[in-house]
Amino acid sequence: MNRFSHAPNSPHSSCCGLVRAPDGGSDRGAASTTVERPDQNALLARFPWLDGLNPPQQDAVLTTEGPVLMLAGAGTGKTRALTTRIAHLLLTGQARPGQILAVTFTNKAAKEMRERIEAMIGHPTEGWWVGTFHAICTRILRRHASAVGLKSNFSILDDDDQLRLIKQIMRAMDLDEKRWNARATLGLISRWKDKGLVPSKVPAGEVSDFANGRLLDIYSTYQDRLLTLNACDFGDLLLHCLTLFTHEPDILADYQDRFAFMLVDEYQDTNVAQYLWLRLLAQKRKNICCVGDDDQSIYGWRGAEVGNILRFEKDFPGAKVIRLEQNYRSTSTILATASGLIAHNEGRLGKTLWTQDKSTEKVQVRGYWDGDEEARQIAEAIEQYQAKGTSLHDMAVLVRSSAMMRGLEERFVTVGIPYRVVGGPRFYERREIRDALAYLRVVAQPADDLAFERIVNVPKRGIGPTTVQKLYGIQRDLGLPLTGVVEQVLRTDEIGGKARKSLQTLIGDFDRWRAMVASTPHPELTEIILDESGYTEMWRLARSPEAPGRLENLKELISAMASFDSLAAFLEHVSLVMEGLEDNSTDMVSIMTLHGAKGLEFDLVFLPGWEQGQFPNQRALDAEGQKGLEEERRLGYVGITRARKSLYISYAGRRRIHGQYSDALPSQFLEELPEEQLELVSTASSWGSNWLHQDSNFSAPSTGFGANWGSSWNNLASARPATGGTSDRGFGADRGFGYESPGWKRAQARRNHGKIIQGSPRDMQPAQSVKATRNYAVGERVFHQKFGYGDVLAVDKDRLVVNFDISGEKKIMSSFIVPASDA
DNA sequence: AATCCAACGATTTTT
DNA sequence: TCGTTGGATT
Repeated sequence: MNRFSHAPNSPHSSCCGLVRAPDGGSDRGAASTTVERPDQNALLARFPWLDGLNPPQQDAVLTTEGPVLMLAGAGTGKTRALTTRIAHLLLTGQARPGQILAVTFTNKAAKEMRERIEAMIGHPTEGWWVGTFHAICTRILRRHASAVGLKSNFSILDDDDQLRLIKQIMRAMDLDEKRWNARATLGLISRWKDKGLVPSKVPAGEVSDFANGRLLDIYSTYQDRLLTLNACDFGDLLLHCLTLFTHEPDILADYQDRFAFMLVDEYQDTNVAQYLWLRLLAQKRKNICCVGDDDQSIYGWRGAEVGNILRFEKDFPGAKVIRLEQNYRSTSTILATASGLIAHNEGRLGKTLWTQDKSTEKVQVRGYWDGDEEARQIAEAIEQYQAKGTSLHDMAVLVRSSAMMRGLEERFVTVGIPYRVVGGPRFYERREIRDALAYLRVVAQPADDLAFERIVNVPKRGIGPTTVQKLYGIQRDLGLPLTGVVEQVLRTDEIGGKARKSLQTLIGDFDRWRAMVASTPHPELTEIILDESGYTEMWRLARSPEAPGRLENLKELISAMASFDSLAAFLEHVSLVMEGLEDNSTDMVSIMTLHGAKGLEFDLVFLPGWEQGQFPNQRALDAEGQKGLEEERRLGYVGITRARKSLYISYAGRRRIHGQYSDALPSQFLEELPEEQLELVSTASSWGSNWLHQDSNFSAPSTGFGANWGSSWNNLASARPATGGTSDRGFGADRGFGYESPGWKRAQARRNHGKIIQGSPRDMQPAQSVKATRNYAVGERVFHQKFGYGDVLAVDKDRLVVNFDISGEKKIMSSFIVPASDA
């Protein structure tokens, strides 16, 4: 039996595989298009911006009237089509800028779209309706806030605030916090919001026994609280907009007329609320162009409805469906591998991706003894590709879950490969930033109790939970925001002692700061607030190793504010654009989740961790069954199609997940890949030699294994060498075997890449297995788990200054390092 | 009110 | 393995 023989022989496998260019060797330019479009030259003369677009792309640009669904496979130039379409509308005079609504999901996509339009028309796009769903909804809501019970300066809550609010509500309802997880509660409420369901519209059938059947209670209390706080969560931005549109037909009509042409990116990721929003707005003119790829729908768990894209033609009768199928990104091998995998999904709209590339480089599939070995070999391959001239910037390691990043990071640090964790802890999510923002929020919006509560005792002012509880108690009677409650309370003697005094000072401070808003530039004001509140001082006195970094971040925050017109504008930016500033100054490998990789592309991509349970993820399967499996498969499809030239997929038979080793079988997805595109290599046979140039093929008939991957794995496992395999623990274990990169090479790699191995707060973990600290001497060679090797520059009791080879000078507690000889 | 420790739970996370 | 959290302790 062929090991691939049990792959479903669905109709898709014939229609969705890789097909060669129908027009032979012709370029995407004139040759092929003149055949189908005799008037091509005339067309280009009239609309020169169509030059270089293939026929379907041109179609997508020229079909400006009526609903259009652009099915754009990975790497088929959809953004180009989309932006050209906008330019076309403007340049032909069919639309004025204010009449075009272009929605994306990410700020990044919105930014890219803006930049490309600007480049095409040579005009800034300021004030245009180009942005994320949330940004556009915010803009609309600020104008009509009172219609939904908000004031136009409403706050937008982050995840943290939402969770604290939910916890408060659940506590007030006496629900067992252990039994009913607040995060899960928030998740369920968010799903309702995703579906466009306000509390009064939640169908009876949706009420489960979750939270003793009181989920809906929590939801409506939560919504009431948000209104009192004059705040929205992300879901509300859409939800309130929907309410506005349905309750105020005049306002809706106004926007319907205004948005004569609508464009939607990543349509497969829209949730029901977004769908309803779009449908309301498009109802009148029906000039809506949705772009998407059902095969790249990977956010179902967040409420995205693939159904929206599958149903488009029903929702918009007479819709024209345009397929972009020529891929300009990947090699034919990579494309065929991706097509082979995704063909196992059912209910697809179906696309036949093709490319003119005729590469011979196969997709490399590797089986490893364990995750450590996998990380080692990936690091080694990266070094080899780098030596051959690929820049780190063009490489990425894409994992299913962040838990799998650690091993890779550790390895990269040890060998000195600069890397960047994309989508890690974000700038605005750092504690000190959130604290600072909370101060600003209270200044900007006095009703923002969540912000107030966050900083009322930060720095410590002697206003503990007891006092805060008391305030909440009084609030129930007064129905005022907390700041108002405090003002009232200070007139009585309900709260005394230190707390009273502190509250008095704090309230006075806030009054003073608020009075300064109009007259003081907001960066300066922020500095004053952080100073006078004692916040800066708190970190200056803190002895934790990360304190200096936090002060740095605060400085960065203040300097980032300068580019905004007002405090309000800055706060809005922060809540809607949570991303920090990307540092592109250093050449680094990207490590990220598969989800985070959507929309990106790299020459060289590694996809580790293809093990059953990891990927497809067991929880996804448990929760969603077949549907979950298909979404996981799409995730694999997304991962594979990120690669331009080279792709390495690997699995490990043993992996440490949460400190615990567990055994795993290769992912079922591996069996689903088209065998002829792959080169399978087992570790065992390549031991001690250069794995990159090995071509031993585990499934080769001559080996006698090959019935299926399961048995391949069994053989691999039993064929492991007696030495080595199990002894690779921790750093430096590579010296004896396997890893043979000479020391000088590593040192050179460090020098070349200068400073940055980008770190996150979790960098600062004490070295494992060395709990006891010892004294160090100046000049001593030491090792830090994240920063690698370095020399001690100065010693002050247990605080050291170390000059690290890779990341330069750092102040560090001695408990975080070990002597180099022990590493 | 602050601090210390054991127990627990841990996909994915555009906005 | 590691961060968070709640209870106990000072």
